[in-house]
Amino acid sequence: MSKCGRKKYMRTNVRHMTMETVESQQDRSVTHSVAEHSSAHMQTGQISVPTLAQVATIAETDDSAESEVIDSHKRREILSRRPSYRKILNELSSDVPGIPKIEEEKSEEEGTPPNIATMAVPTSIYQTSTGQYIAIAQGGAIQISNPGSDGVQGLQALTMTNSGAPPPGATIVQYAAQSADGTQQFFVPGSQVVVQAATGDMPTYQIRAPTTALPQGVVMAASPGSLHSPQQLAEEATRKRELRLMKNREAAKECRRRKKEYVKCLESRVAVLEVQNKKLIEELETLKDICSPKTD
DNA sequence: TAATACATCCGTCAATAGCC
DNA sequence: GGCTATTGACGGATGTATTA
Repeated sequence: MSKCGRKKYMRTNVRHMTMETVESQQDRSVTHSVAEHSSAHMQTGQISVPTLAQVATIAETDDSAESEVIDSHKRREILSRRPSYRKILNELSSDVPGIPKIEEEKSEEEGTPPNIATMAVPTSIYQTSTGQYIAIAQGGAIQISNPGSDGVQGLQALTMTNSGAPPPGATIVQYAAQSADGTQQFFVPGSQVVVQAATGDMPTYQIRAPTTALPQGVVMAASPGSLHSPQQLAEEATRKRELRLMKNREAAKECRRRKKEYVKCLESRVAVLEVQNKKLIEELETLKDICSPKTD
């Protein structure tokens, strides 16, 4: 059995005990309850946060208590959805100063997708089969970003050259790649289709007319309104799906980032409240000592 | 040292919230 | 009501720690 296959087998068996599931349980029951708990008990200064082990115990207890035949719908009813982390955190921050708010719109460091956050109003964003993003702004400006790089470092501006003898109806675009021989060509006959050509180490992209035969693994974009044939409709559906997946991929990343931030804020809040609680207890003890009648 | 257990990240799907 | 954003759930991939 291969390593991968073995892991697959194990995953299915230990699924409910992994950290991710604990995290999920924490999302649904504990983290949620911490949020409610902290806001409900903040006035008293008492707060308790279950450990991960406790969370796992809670999850196990719940599983054993409930019948195994609980279907997903019923579970979803029980685990009703709560507002977004942003909303919860902002509500918390409005109650207590010192808790940072999650920004509605991310500044330069966070955008969706991150590497093309600073580009000038792209009309279309595509992702190639290698994961790179290609954005076509109004006017035909093209920008490419590599998913692995941070911020805008992966952003590479293209410059129109119109040099040589381009194919009929096409404009050759070039951009200066990192390596000396990394020049890539882009054919832009109206920004209809972006094609990643089959290559070796260095990927190439083409933007072709929608009627051009496309190689495999192409993320294509056809202008809406000009779709008639079933093939074009299928291609449009594929394109929409790719776009939806890309957006959801970025949304999931952003959601996880917010979730981490949310949990961090709750943890820091717990720490602050614990210190406050300790101080209050000490103060109470001091007052007791002062006020208690002395016995000689 | 291989096998196993655990932790973490990621992509995707689906349900739901919320806006227009 | 339709559309988009958000997020829980699931499973795969991979890295690290532990154990026999």
